[in-house]
Amino acid sequence: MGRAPCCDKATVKRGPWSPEEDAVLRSHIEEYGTGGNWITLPKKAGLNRCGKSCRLRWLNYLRPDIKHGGFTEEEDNIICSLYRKLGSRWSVIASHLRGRTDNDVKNYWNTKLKKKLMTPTIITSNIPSPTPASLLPTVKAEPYNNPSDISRSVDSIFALTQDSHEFYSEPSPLPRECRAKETRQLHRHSRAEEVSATSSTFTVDDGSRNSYGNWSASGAGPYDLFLSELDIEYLTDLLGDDGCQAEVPQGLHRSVAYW
DNA sequence: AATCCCTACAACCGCCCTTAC
DNA sequence: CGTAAGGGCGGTTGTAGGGAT
Repeated sequence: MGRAPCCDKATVKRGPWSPEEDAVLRSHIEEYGTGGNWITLPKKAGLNRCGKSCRLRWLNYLRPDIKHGGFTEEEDNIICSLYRKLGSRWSVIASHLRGRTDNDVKNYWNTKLKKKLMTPTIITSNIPSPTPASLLPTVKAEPYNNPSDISRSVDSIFALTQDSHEFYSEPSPLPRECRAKETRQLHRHSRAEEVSATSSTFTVDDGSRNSYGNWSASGAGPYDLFLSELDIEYLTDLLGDDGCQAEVPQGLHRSVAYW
């Protein structure tokens, strides 16, 4: 047995809301509140609308504290960051943005951000570091010896980003400390597949417990690495919040390390 | 000027979760 | 404890408006 519909779809009005309907709904809620029951609200307010439609109209459009359009770069970054961690949990993402609704964030993602981030970009310069150089861990570099090592190293980066996609597709229920451990284990796994490319990697050494290989650039010239911005974001997130940038070691044109 | 195409976003649909009884 | 109803949410659709042809 299916559930009873919340309203009679044949008789209630559907489609775009008129300014008059908006005014009726707004004034009713401002005067009486929602009454804790959206299903009965339209009848009380004198609207020939489904209760769910009223709820959506109020929450996504009529609420006084709503912002529409004009997403800032900071908001873009927050959305991207949370999407990587949480996936399409728009209501949670929207809760981190003052005045934004889940519908707004979802629409913005689907129409603009997704396309923007999926557009491949050519990386020809160092990735900006959010961490001051003085706070970066020590980086020791090992020059690569064989050009073929580069492609293998690049492959390993793609493998890493691929892993991280899967890793974040299911948000971890564990607290952050435990997730960091999970991440390290995942990275260690990926690192094992990268062993054959050791000569094209360098070591990131934070002076205590952690050492990681990463990728490097060609000694013969800049190596244009095709990655979407999203992949870079994933990689950054996978390897840690304190993304740090290594100095370009001798014999290497560019190298970036994250921890 | 007319038509087509694309983009943005409002609104709906349907499912799942929560809660009251 | 089971069931029904309401709320919440993500996915999808419809459509208006603007730009391109």
